[in-house]
Amino acid sequence: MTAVTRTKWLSASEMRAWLAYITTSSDLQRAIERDLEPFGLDGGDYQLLAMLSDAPDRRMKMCDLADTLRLSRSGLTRRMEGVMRKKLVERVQSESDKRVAYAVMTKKGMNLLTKVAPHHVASVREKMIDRLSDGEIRALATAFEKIAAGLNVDH
Amino acid sequence: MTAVTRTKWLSASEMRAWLAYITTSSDLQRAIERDLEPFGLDGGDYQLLAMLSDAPDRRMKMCDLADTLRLSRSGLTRRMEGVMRKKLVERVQSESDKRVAYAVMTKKGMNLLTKVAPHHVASVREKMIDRLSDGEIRALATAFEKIAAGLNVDH
DNA sequence: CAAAAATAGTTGCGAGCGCAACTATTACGA
DNA sequence: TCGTAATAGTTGCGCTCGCAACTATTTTTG
Repeated sequence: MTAVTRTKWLSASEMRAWLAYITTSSDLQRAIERDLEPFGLDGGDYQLLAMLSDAPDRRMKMCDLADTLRLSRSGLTRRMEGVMRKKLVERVQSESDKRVAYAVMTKKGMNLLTKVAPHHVASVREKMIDRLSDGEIRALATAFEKIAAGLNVDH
Repeated sequence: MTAVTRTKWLSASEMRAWLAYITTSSDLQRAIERDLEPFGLDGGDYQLLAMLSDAPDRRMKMCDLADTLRLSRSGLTRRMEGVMRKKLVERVQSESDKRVAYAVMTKKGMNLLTKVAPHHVASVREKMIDRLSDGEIRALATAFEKIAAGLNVDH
């Protein structure tokens, strides 16, 4: 962005896309999170469990987990309190580097995720994916990949 | 969603779209809000001012404002405290219906929005719009309009 | 190798927001 | 018309989360 910003307003088409995106994305997120509530999980818990389930040995360094979840270190500490209280995840101190701790998904956590995931996928389909054409899905993927590339979320 | 959910997983293409969307949208929102901070506004303040600036007489009933901003009543009450402290918005009691209060943008609020809006638009362009082709922008608009139609955000 | 810097994680604090409960006012139904 | 229901808004409370400050460990560097 230049020092003196020469304003180039959004065209009608651009405005339509921006407004549709900005208003709908928050509604969509709420709707999908609401479908998780019956299982005693919120969106943050689910994301955490999903990340761990994909990781080798179902464990991740707190540090890396915070980055992928877009949480601050302290934010992850607090969220871990919640899932640990529910016995879905354990905290394990590293032997090699005594600074680091691992978040490790428990059997109970894995069982819960296995139970919830199909409902979550169904929810994502119902609210979003199944409403879009193949072309729209491809366009969405490339569009957000381009946007992500431009954001260079540091490191 | 049926009672017994028959899981139909996401295809590779669908998963790509979903992941790109879900990870990027949160980064995008943060990036755009960060560009507002130098002006002493956060995303919520900007949205509030933008809605008021579009309304007749730059005023809206608290109630309607809360709905369009996707805030609870109490959430709006608290957010109003902030923008009122900054003298950007005033709270005006209605004469005809003594239950309702209007949020009215002040001259100062209007001046600030006029100053900030070009930077915000530039930010939205830089982070999102200008990175997309015309086709992608059209696809995004129709895609999110379809999604919104399926969410029927009650009221 | 000692001192400085980087890294991992936790804690205190404050901001934002939703829910439930409450007050005040208006609309409605018998 | 009176009583009930609906509507508008605020307040108390709790949750999530980021920032700044802090501790505890490496890692780097002169």
